[in-house]
Amino acid sequence: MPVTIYDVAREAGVSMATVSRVVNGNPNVKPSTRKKVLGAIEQLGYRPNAVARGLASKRTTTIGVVIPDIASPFFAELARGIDDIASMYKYNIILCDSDERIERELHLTNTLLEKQVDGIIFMGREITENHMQVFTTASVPIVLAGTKDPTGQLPSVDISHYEAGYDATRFLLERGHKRVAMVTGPLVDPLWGMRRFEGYKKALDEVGIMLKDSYVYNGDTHYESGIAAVEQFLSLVDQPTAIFAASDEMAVGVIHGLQDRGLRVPEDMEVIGFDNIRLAEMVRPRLTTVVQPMYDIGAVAMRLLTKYMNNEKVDHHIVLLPHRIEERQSTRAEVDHNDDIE
Amino acid sequence: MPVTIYDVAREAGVSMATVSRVVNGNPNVKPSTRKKVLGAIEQLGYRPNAVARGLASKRTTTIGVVIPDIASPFFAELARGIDDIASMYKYNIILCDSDERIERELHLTNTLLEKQVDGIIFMGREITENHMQVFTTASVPIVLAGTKDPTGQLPSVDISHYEAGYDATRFLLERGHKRVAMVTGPLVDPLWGMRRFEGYKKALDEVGIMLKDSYVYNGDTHYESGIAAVEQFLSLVDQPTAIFAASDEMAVGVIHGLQDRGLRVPEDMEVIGFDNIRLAEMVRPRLTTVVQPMYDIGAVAMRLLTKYMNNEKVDHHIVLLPHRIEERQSTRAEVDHNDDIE
DNA sequence: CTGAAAGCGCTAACAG
DNA sequence: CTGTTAGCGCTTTCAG
Repeated sequence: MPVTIYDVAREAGVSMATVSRVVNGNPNVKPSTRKKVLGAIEQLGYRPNAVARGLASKRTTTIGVVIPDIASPFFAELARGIDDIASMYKYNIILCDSDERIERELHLTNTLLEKQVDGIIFMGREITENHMQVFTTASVPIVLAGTKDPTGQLPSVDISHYEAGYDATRFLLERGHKRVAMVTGPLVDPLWGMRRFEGYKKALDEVGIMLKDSYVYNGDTHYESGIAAVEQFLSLVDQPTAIFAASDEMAVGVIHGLQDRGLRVPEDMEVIGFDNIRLAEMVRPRLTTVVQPMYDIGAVAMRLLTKYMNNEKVDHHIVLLPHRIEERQSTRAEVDHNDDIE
Repeated sequence: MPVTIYDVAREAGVSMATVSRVVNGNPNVKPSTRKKVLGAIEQLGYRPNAVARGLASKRTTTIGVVIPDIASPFFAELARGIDDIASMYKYNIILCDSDERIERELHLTNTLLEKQVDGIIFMGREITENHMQVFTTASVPIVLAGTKDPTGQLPSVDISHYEAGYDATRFLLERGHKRVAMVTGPLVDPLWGMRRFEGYKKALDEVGIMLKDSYVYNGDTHYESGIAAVEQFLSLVDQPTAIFAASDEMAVGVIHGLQDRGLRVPEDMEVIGFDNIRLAEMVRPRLTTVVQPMYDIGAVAMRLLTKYMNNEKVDHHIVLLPHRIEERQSTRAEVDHNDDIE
């Protein structure tokens, strides 16, 4: 039989209310009795029951996290950001893999709510009406991380996929390329797929280049897609001279696909990726890529959640973190056109 | 105010006990009243409070997982195995990053115990006396995954690091190499570091090759270590002709370090890694490596934990999963010496 | 500064 | 098949 607060009270010769006070660091306890209680706790090996506390206080100091796949480097890094900030604020995390299946996402969210989590961080590709419906029945705050809801009602932390897609394409265009191909993510995915692709189109459009369907390969974000994309691009008469892949894994697949066919990167083909997972530095040539602050997205989302949980005022419920391009060796060093003469 | 079981009871015109029964799928309820209750639940939008249930039933259907770093591909894969089996058995997971800091590991374990988890899966590099002490105060089962305690008392699921280290070295030796170097993990780590290294020594010893200190580089499991190791090995007069790295990341670092110096793999140097994380296939040449069944270690550990939680009989509390070598292109295809003539 | 007492929402005997 | 009745272990007024 585990020792309870009542046992400690008896041992220390005080009431359970007093024990509760010292356990919770309430200052209204005379030092001498505090010491007595602490002694009893130590002696009995008392360990507070957080479930009972949760029931009585209606706070569990636990938050729920719904994640597509913890084995994905991208999401794992996000999760790390969440966990670090959570532990800083003394929260624990219930982690649930959704496999990106909507009905599972909804089910998990409900389970989390049943477990009385104090808040939820939700990661997923797409936010549907069904999601909104479940989310609104929640009595605790929910923030989206690495995604955003179409209606803009929910708090969220993400980057601008559109801008990022635009910038990556623009980066290639500014190097003089006229034939820029793209390996997209699944287009059913509104942000990672569609928005990045729209950014690509915008950039092309802006310089008056017509979108060519054969320059677009619809990938699934994984390595093999990159290799497959190369197959398609190299079969064309007017092969592209630069490729923008919507994920680093695909970009590395592209590089290897190219190298397997005897082409050199960046000499024969320039390649830019997206995300900046660690893999980007573990390939030759090292990958130039759009840096997404994955860890920060998680960390900021968690921080935002704490604000909601503490009823603090928040200025912007939708936060877009900055992205940038990290130039490495899969693209050529740009010639500096603006040498000032000294 | 959230709706409680009591509200449902009133709405349905039954007692809360009956509501509890239908919620918990107890068969002893007349279909007609079950329907009534279900209707009330639906109408009121009732959502059972798992915390209250946990307090009353002394089971939380939640388990705790202590992990060194969820952003590590190796542990993330393990975590995935755990989560999949856990969700199959209707358990949720409280995930805690320990950063491999012992005092944090102990603290987290205690927190998990306070939260009344039904069991714990512990991942870490080393199990000390302090660990054992905390573990024994737990009234719920604890199983180790990807590690093993020195005394062999705790249930655990892992591979034989010694055998694996031996096999990898032997693999190289059998290809005729006399100068085989090793990039180890931290030797303070008894399993990943020391045991694999001991396997290496054993294999050398067996064929009468003297261990050379300069052929051993003490890495930290990460990519950069591999590159640094190459520096050391290539500075020697009698350079090694094959390298065994105790992690895939280091092995890929080795490959790139070699390539950066103009050497070819496997022509000039053969390389074998350890783990078989996805990266092993995303490098050129693809990495030959010791396959560790990461997902399975997690899955089996979780399965084992369910047995303990249900008081089922378990035959072996220490399970060693098989490892094997996956030959890819970082080692030469072996000549077949045993061609039978037909 | 400390104690008494009333729940938190649910499960689990125990009756009936 | 269904209702009654105790708690589960702790927090939280409210008195004193």
